[in-house]
Amino acid sequence: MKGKYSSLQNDLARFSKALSHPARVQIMEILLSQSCCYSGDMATEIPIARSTLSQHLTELKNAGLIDGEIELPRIRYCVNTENWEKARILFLSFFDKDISIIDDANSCRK
Amino acid sequence: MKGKYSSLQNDLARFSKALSHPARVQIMEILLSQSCCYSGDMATEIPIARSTLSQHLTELKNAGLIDGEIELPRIRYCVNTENWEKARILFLSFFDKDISIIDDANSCRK
DNA sequence: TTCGTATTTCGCAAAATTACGAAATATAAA
DNA sequence: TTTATATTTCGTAATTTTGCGAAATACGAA
Repeated sequence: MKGKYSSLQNDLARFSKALSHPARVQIMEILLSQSCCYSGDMATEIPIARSTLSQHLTELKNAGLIDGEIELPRIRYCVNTENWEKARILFLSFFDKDISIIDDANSCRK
Repeated sequence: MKGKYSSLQNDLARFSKALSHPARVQIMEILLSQSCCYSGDMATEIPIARSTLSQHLTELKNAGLIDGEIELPRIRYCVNTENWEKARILFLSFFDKDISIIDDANSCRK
C-alpha cells in the first residue's frame, strides 16, 4: 500500500503522455500510414511551426515511439516497431481485458 | 493541408492526457477492478497527498472517464462506462493499424 | 450544538509544456 | 567557395501541470 507506481503504470503513463497532444497523434498516424516520412512533409500537414514540430518529434523519440535517421539535409522518421508493439500491448490490455491478443503478441516477440 | 486537428485526433489526445500520469492510471485500474471506490480508499493505495489525489480525480472527471456521486461526507467514484467505451474504441482502432505497413517501413529503410 | 470524518478548494511554488521566430548546423549542388 | 535546402537548437514567453499543507465544506453522531 502506498508504494511507488508499478513499471507498467509508469510505462502506460509515459506512452499516454507521448500521445497527449493532437499534433503527436497526427504524427503517429502519418508514420503508421506511410511507413516513413520526412519532417518537412509532415510540416505541410500539421498546423504548427516547424520548430514546434521538431519538439514534438523529439518527444515521441524520447518516449521511444519513433526513430529518426539522418539523411542530410533531411531526417527520415519511422515508427519504432518494437516499442510501438509494447505500447500497443499495454493499451490493449488496459482497455480490453481479453488477454488472447497479448499472448499472441508475446509469443511473436523476438 | 495544414487544417485544424480532426475531432478524433483531439479526442484521442484528450483521453491520452487523462492517462498521462501514473496516479491516474492507477485510479482507473482501481475503479475498473472494483466498479466504484471512495477517494479515501484510493488514498491508502496511491502515493500522493489527498488534495493532490483530488486534483487527479477532477482531471479524470473533466476528461469524462469517471463520475463522482456525492454520499457525504464521502464521494463514490465510478468509471463512466459510456466514455470509457468511447476511449477504448479510439485506442483500439489507433493501435490496430495494419502491421504490414510497418513491415514495409522496415524494408524501405536505408 | 459541538465534534468527528471525508473530501475538496485555496494559496502558493516549482517544474514542464507549448509555441514562435531567429540563428545555427550540416550537407549537396552550383 | 558560395548558395540552397532541411531541420534543429536557442532564446523567450505564456500557460499548464503537479504537488503540498492549511482551511473550508458538508453531513452524521454524540
